[in-house]
Amino acid sequence: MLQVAYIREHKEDVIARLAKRNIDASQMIDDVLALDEDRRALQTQLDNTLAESNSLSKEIGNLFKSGKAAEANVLKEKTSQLKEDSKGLSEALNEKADALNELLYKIPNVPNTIVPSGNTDEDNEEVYREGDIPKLHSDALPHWELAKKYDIIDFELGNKITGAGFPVYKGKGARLQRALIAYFLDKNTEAGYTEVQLPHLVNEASGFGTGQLPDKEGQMYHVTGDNLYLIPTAEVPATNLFRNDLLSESDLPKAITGYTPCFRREAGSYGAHVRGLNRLHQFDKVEILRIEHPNRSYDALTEMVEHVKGILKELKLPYRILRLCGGDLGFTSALTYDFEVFSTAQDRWLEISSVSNFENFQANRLKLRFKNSDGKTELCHTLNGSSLALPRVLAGILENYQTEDGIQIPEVLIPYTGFEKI
RNA sequence: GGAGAAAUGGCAGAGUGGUCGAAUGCGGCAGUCUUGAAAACUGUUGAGGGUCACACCUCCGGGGGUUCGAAUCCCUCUUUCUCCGCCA
Repeated sequence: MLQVAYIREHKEDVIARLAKRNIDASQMIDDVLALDEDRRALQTQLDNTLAESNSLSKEIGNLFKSGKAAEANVLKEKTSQLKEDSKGLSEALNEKADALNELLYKIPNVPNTIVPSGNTDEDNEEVYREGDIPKLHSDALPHWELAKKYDIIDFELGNKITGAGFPVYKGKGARLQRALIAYFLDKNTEAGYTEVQLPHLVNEASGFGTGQLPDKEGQMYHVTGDNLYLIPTAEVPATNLFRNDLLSESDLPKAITGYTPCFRREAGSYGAHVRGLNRLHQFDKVEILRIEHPNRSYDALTEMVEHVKGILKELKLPYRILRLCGGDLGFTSALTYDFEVFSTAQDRWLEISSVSNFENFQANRLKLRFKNSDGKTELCHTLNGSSLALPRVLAGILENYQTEDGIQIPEVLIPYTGFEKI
């Protein structure tokens, strides 16, 4: 969430930049500032009341010690009024503070100045393109047909044991999936990311920390018996690793990578867009995450983008990079680059990675801070990205690497798969 | 799952109703000494709110309660440890 102090000092700029998301935030911002003013006024009143009551208590203690019980009892009566006052004040204060927080939770991050304005994915700005789109033979198939033909992914079996959106990978399909995970993790650790294995269920506090709660509750699977949530992305447990941390400047940057399955309830649309691997309730993803000094976070974003580019280049998949427009930008992000692989057989682009700088938006809610060189406490910047999301990479490989007599395995993956062709 | 014990500052660890935001040690930072370093010595060193700055307020695992007053007493939740049971 945004910092109130920042809103106070940059009110017009905040409103102007939020307009890129096609929202008029002026009313919300005014409300925030009004609530904050009320909150501070109540805080001052409460503090004064408590201060008075504290000093009376001290006096009472001293009177009792010197045997002046009668005088002490007189003072005691005085404190009861103060007690009632402070009770009322603190209730009023909590109410204001809750209202303020609730409102702040609803305001998305302020987009970076280079974010293009716009409404839909049509308005995203293509900033880079690389790789040749292969010319496939005339009866080339989409990946869901290939999956059936070579018996490597079984969607029906998944329906039987769980439901739609939970595929079963089989034989060389399962092995290819495992190869990709290992390959991605190796690339990430080579680039300096520390590998972690994370829990796949998180508690409520973690859901709040990264902003899935309270608003996007319906997007996660909820284990009601224990009040835990299945993670929608490794971002949730990985970022919460640092919740409530106060780092020293020399601890920065932190760079971690982890593989997890991801669970998402969202229903999605229909037809080809959700066909096969395009949209699933459970899928695998390798994530990269950084905690950075505010001065360095945009350099870090560039490094992350370059890193993902390197992987796609090695896999020899045709891809493009989009700078997301305000309307398409995630709630917590200040700047996001999406990577899309071209699926030749489907004749469309498939999103396979999303790399974002959240600046201090997540860190504020997480209370993730560091001591700067002046000894002052400052919020860190957080960034994360997929490196990479498995299903669509798999779809892209199956479709783009198909030949009349089987599916070729990209060269860099052969050491991981142990076979060259499906 | 059952029985018991515990949770205090970056770490270790004292503190059982007012003099406690909290002894002491380690660590960190600054200084003295030194060609430099180490050692030794001196000083300093939690977070949040609030203020122009002070004052002041809150925080001793989380939440609630008793009391004029709570790190300290009570309730509750969570976590950790020990023992028993079960188990990949």
